[in-house]
Amino acid sequence: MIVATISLFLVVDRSLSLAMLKTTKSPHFILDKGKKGSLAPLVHAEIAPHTLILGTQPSDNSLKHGSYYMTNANAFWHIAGDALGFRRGFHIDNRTEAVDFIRAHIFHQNPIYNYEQAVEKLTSRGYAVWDVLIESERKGSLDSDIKNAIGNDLPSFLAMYPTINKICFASGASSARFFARIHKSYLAENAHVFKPHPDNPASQVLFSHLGPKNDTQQCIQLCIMESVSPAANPRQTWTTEAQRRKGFSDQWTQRPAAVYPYKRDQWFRLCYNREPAVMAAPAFGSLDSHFRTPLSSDLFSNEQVTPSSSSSLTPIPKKMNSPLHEFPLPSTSTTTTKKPHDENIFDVAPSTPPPKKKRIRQR
DNA sequence: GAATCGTACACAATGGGCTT
DNA sequence: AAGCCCATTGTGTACGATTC
Repeated sequence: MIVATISLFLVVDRSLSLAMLKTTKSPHFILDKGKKGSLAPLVHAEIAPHTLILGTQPSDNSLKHGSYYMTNANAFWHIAGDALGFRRGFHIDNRTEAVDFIRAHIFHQNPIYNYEQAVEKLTSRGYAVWDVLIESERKGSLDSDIKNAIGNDLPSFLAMYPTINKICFASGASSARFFARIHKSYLAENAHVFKPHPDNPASQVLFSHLGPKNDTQQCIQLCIMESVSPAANPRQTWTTEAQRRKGFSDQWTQRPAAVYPYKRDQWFRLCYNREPAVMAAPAFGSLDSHFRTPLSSDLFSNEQVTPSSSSSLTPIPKKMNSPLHEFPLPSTSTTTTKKPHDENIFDVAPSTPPPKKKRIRQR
């Protein structure tokens, strides 16, 4: 069955219509013996993709609805909408709006897109969507519960679309590790074709063995993204108390980031950086609502932050508006002002390394 | 014996349902 | 309204199994 599916995919050429490519169920959707499948890739019929966004494998919610990233609290379509100028208008379980912790930060009120419109918009801007795995045995939706994983034929996909110059792993290091493990020999044979993104420390660690033969060679950049999963909560977004318990004492303990703006910032910088709406968006850190703990002095400010974007922005509650302020860097740092979406000043190591825990294993 | 790989488990933050 | 509990999933660490 797997061989048959891969063969079927290999004969697909670029004339394949979007309607066919966005078909909700691949032949692997329904599998027996507890196996779970995957969805067909999303690629525009006429627009050559420049970026491939790779998840690990669709969650149970996504498989159930035959659509990518369908969990309501998953940030993928909200971030895509903020970057490309639309609002996610499709949800599951009778929900009609985005969950609270995302809704407060969404940029665009209109237009509201259904799933098909969102796919059309995303792929027409040159973004392709697929997963690393075509099949696995998985209890629930946890990547860590995946067993007997079988990979999609990504080498053939990349050969079919040579315009792809960037791969973004949407599920964090999890999907990237599956990619590295499953395609280990392929990556070894084509090490000079790929390189870690220069502004992506996680990728530089995992893919340190990859790189071009010389400076002029064009490579496919590999980016390990902040996972769009609602369960992924980077340390920078933990509560101040939780961070201090772990031994951190840097700027993130003083002003923990709100989850959605923090993730969106990285996606804007690494994945959607060439989009006009992204370049016009207020930089991360410029709005007090980007942080979990507002400065008390900011709560009473009447000054407004006026984004330069002409798009219809979601009004921010008065309480959350604040003047542009300098990010509170640690006292040992030199004074730095964040420029919109340039270098990542947020990847700062904790001034006090967290103590190594010695855990007693319980079986 | 050392290195690598695979697996198991604890922990993290948040939404949402249910109960009080 | 507040509190409790469960489900959601990625990450880090420990440890056994396998390979070199």
